[in-house]
Amino acid sequence: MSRDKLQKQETLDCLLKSLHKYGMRTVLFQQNMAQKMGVVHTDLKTAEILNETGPITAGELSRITGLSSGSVTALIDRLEKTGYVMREKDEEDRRKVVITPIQKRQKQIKAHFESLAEATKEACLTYTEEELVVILGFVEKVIRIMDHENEKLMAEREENN
Amino acid sequence: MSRDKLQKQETLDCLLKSLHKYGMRTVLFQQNMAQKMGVVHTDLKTAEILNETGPITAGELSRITGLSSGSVTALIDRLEKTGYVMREKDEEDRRKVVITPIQKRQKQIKAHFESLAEATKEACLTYTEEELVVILGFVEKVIRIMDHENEKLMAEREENN
DNA sequence: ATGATTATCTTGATAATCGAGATAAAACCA
DNA sequence: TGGTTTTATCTCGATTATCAAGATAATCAT
Repeated sequence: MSRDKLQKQETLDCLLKSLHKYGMRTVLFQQNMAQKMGVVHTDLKTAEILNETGPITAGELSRITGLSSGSVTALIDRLEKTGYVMREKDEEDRRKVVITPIQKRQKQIKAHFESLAEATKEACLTYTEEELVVILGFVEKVIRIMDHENEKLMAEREENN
Repeated sequence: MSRDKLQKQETLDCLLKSLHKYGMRTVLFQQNMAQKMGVVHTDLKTAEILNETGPITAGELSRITGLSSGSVTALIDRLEKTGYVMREKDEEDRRKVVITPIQKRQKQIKAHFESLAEATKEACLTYTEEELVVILGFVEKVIRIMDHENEKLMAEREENN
């Protein structure tokens, strides 16, 4: 391999390791944040999912979180009691229960992430717009990869049932 | 604000949102992976922590994971029984218990992340070395930010005890 | 030395999760 | 249409991760 290629290879290895480290910190952060908010890890995770997906059914939530249907029922009970979500019967298919996130609470959650967001924004200021575009493109790429990997894992899980 | 600045601002907002989305997927991935490996979320998280820190005491583990000392005892019991770690008395301070990860198991864990690592590596090939360096620098920067935020959250937690 | 502190473990209680069965709505189909 | 099957959620009893408080044992400080 040429010297340049070797160099690139090394950068790449380093990047993979760093992404892994970043992932671990993200998991810890989420755990810490849930604790600070006085909810279980699962509940914050669910609120975050709903924040991105918008209203979804209990079944979809079960698939995404990997929880049993019984656990999802309990989970929704908790979130409903604490005002994070609303249960609604799906008018199209009345077996289904649609879980709708409640805006007010979503904003409260977002507020908890403000410090992290600010610090990150601050760090971005040192970059040129071109660099930011490269970084953004990369993040979007790894998001798609993650989606694919998660999809695979969810499918595997369903096979074993 | 100038037109260029506006553009940059927009990219930045987009990046922040994407990072948040990436974070959620990371949490889900870790959860899915733990399930696939047949361990609880906490156990995989702990193994990952140990993989990065190397041997640490039960107390440090308690601080990092946010678990009570009792839970950490149970956690280590589980990990020891399944061969992920070893308990050793610290020779310097014999109250302490040092938790040492077991290499063989760590490799098995790493193997589970192989698919993700490969896909990510693949995605990186489209970038020049210069771009990779920029991305790597960014990831390292957000790692430091995460460390700082986590440190803050852990400190807060300790105050309330 | 002795009292205070620190690190981990033990124990009983709580609550999140599971798994299997119940219920009810929708889809299928003869 | 009526009856069977499938699907979506819920219920309930059992399991287990977690907590909180107290026990134990080693270290530190005076």
